[in-house]
Amino acid sequence: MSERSQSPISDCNSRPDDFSRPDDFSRPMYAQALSQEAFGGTSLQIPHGVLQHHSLLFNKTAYNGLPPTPPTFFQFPPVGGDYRASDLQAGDFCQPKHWYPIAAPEYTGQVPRVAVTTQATNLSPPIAEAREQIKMPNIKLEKDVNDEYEVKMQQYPTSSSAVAHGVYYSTPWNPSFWPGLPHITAASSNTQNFNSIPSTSSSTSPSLSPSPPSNGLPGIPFNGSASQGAQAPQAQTQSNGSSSGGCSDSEEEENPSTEELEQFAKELKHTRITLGFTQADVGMALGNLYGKMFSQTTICRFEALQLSFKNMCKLKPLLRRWLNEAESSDNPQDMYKIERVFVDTRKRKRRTSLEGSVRTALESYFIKCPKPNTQEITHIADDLCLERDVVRVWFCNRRQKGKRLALPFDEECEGQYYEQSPPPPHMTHSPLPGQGYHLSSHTGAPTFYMPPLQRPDVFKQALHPGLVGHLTS
DNA sequence: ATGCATGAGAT
DNA sequence: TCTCATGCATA
Repeated sequence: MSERSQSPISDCNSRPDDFSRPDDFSRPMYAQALSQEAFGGTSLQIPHGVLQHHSLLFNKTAYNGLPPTPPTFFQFPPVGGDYRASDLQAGDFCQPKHWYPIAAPEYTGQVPRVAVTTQATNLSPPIAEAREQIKMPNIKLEKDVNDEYEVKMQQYPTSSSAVAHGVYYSTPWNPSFWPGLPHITAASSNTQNFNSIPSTSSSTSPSLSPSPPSNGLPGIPFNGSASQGAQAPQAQTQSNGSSSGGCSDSEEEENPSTEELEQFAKELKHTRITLGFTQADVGMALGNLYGKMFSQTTICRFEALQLSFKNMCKLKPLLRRWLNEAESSDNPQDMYKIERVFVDTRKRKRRTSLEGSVRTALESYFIKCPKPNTQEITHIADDLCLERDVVRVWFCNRRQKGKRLALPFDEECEGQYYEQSPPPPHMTHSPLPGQGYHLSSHTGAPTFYMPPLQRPDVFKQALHPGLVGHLTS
């Protein structure tokens, strides 16, 4: 909201939305950190070993459990601080790091933001075979042949070159697969973004063709902007339950429990692996089957329960359908007969690689203030010699990550979680509570949702790699 | 598997 | 300007 003041120092500590703010910890510390030379003008070595993992941020007890932090803890050396001195990127950090939308000299010859999803590599056996048969196109990226941020690719001979804002369905939909599909009836509930999938269409209906835009899926945006914003509004919820074609029902509930999600995620992963599909395959299959493709990242996160509960609920029906299909189909690889080539010509900023000590520094700032305002961000950016936007994005992602990992199932509880929920006993030593999914079976305390991921194996994956050993050893 | 980035929609 | 869903790029 706009409750933030503009004071770079006091503000942060008084913001009600500072979900991770430990009342008795961050305020003084942050104020201190901020007040001292505006984010540090004195020397200090970021105590790598001292900083606990950021996951601790969501653990109030952990906060309190932090040893009295030296006043200089969050200060950063103006020059020569260890993280800079030892950082090869140090110089880089202190230089303006702008990115150039179009063929900027600095980027000439560098990897353009071109996403050609062909899955040509990393193909699982069955898919690989299938693709073998359909002849993969030769796709060339700009970076291979040009210095410009342009994309040149050889399309399928048959392609209609339906490029809609980055999305390109290279081949016509192969309807042969549909007959085998269970009825995609009333899309399961939570397919908010897919409610337009002709739930009533028969599986053989041409309209089902998930082929490119304007092909029977009016509501499905084919523009590659994967951003959900472009997708159909969340007007789903209409049909739930039973409808998910061929699937069992309870699983398609509008609001599957965390247990169900977890179970499903496991099932998905297991089956996927058993059938020899990669996460990327699944993501692509969804596109082929239902008109909305997902990346390996998303599938991965789904399996790892690293998406928001809401998002999990949204994706589950689709994945359920894929799963059912993959399991029942005689030729599951048919699902991959369609190649979707995604070409995004938008320019993407070169990914910043923050050096470890810088991340540590950011973490420390985050502990103090998860939501720095503009001025604070500027201070931090200046202090760390980072672009403001990099810092801003980092905080955005950090908060998002925090929610992913610690938040309960939905927004209703986040405030409670961050600001009021006392951590359960076990949290005092467990930085991350996993994805924070609500486990109906033991949600005695509505303000804190311990995920069903307390098992070491699952729990570990939610932890920062560097902490796993520490916590499990 | 995950860090950084994008963009739509909300605030 | 934030949140959220999502994905490219990379470790």
